[in-house]
Formats: sequence, C-alpha cells, structure tokens
Amino acid sequence: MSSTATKPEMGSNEEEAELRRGPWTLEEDSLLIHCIALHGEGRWNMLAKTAGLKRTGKSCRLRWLNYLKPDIKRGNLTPQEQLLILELHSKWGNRWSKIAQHLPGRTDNEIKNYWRTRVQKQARQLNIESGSDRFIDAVRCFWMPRLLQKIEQNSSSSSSSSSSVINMNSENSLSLPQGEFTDIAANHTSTTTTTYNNNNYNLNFPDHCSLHLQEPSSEISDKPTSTALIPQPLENYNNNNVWFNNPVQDHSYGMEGLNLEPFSSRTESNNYGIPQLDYNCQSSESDQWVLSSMGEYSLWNLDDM
DNA sequence: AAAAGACTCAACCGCGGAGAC
DNA sequence: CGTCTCCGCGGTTGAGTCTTT
Repeated sequence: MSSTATKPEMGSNEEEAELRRGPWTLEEDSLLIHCIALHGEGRWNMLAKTAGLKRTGKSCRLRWLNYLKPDIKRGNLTPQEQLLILELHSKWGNRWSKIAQHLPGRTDNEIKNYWRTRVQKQARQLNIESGSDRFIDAVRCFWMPRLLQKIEQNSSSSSSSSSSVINMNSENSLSLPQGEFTDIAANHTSTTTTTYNNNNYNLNFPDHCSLHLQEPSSEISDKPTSTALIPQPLENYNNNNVWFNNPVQDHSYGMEGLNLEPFSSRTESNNYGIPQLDYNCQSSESDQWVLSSMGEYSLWNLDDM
C-alpha cells in the first residue's frame, strides 16, 4: 500500500510510532465499520484501539464521517443543494459543519471542497476577492437566480403540469415549488429522498432583495426560460440596469470582462444590497451565460459551479 | 500517444473548546 | 486554577484522475 507509517508527534511509545497515514484499506474500513456497529460512534481514540487499527482516533472519525457512514450521499450536488450552500454561506460564512447540517447526507468536507473548487474558482476568474461585497453580489444576483432557474427546469420537466413559479412570500423568503427534489430540506426527520415541503424550505433574502421567477413569454424560444425580477430599488443606486440575455453565438470563454461595476456602489458594507435588476434568463444548451451590462458582453459559465 | 496543466477530493494538520482530574 | 486529553472544526495538501495541447 501507499500509506506510510508515521512517527507520532509526541513519540511516547512504540504503538504510536506505528500509526498509519494515508489512504485507508478495505480491511481497515471494515474493521472500523464493524467496531462502530458494536460500540457506536464517539470515543474515537478508544474505538481505534478496540478495532485494532493503527490509526489515530481523529483519522477514524474523519474516515467514518466523510466516507463510511451509511447515509452519506454520493454524486454531484444538485442545483437545490448548491443554492442552499450559497444561501447558507452568505449567512454563516465558512461554517462548513453548520451548513452541512442542513444538507443531509453531505459532509462538511464535501461542501468545503465544493466551495473552494467551484465557487472560489469563479471568484478568481472574475478577479473578485471571495467573500467581498462584490463577490456576494455576484452570488446573489447571478448564481442564485441561475440555480433557481435550473431547479425550475428540473421541476417542470419532472412534473409536467404543476406550477413552475417560484414565489416570494411576505417575509422575503423564497418558496420553491413542490417537485421531485432530493432531500435538501432542513428538517432531519426524514432520511430518505423526499419531495420536500416548501413550508420547510425557504431561502431568506435580505429585505431589499426579493426575487421571483415568472413564466417566460412563449414567443422567445421553446427552450425553458425565465424572467427573474429583483424589483426593489436601492436608494442610492443609479439607474443602470444590468440584465442577462443570451446572444448564444458569443464564444468568448473568458469571464474577466464581467462588469460588476453597477454593484460596487453600495454604501453599507455588510448588507447584500442588490441594485434594481431586470434580467432575462435564457439558458443555452451549453449553459453559458452572457451578461449584458451597459453594452459590454461577457460570459458567465455556471456549469463550472 | 505523450506531456503538461487543471481539477477533485480524501486525508492530514493545527488550533481551540470542553471536560476530567 | 492549571494541565492533560479528546473531540470537532476549518484550512491545507497532494495523489490520482481528467482534460487539453
């Protein structure tokens, strides 16, 4: 195996000197699973010894929580899950374990990796410091609506006649239509994939930012489209409208030209002030988005997320 | 087909909090 | 109150894999 023995940091005895590191073997996995089945989770150092594993308790805990635990979900994050991550991260920042509590079956490690590899990558490409106001604006004004659109598309394709309208309710939270969504509901009573209850799942937007999706006008395209509106004006925001459309033939793949200037005029640093926007969202097959802002076009590729 | 670069994600590390002594 | 151990969290690393040239 490629794993190596390691010397313990404190070097107190021979047992510790034989501690293993690196990838886990099948045998180690089954030892750990068996031992947890007998004794339950917790007391990881004891568990490691009981199981006869030459691993630290920490390592055992990590292996169990991030990989072996039976209810762990595999596969790509769904748009719903991505949306929830964005929303919760805007609330709590890098509190990965807290965020993970609201995504049953997903681990903090997985969410952290998602954030670093996808979201922060986008930020880098846009020359935005992740976590900055501009970045938060970009997340809220572009990525979240796009994910909502994906959700809507999934919803309408899986349940043909049900409502595909996503509405804001009076508390400025977002109610998603019922559909065949996997279990991202924050309620942990269900461990199986369920149709989630939109009474339980709301996305909270700041007061000045409401959003809803409307049915597209039918003559534009027969592809799924939506219009998202963020109607509240910001007091000291100028009149520049930023809006999406989809001149599909634009094949410039860089995103550095994305113009976030209209978002940088906020006066308060800790609100998620979103300017008055009126943007048409129309997906292309390649899922590449073009932002039109004051005559400049640039591409916003959400598949990377 | 091979090399280089980019990406993913499992695993490790260091730190801080909690609890026992 | 101080020290020690355990546990959990967030940050980081690096091997393996995938994609591009």
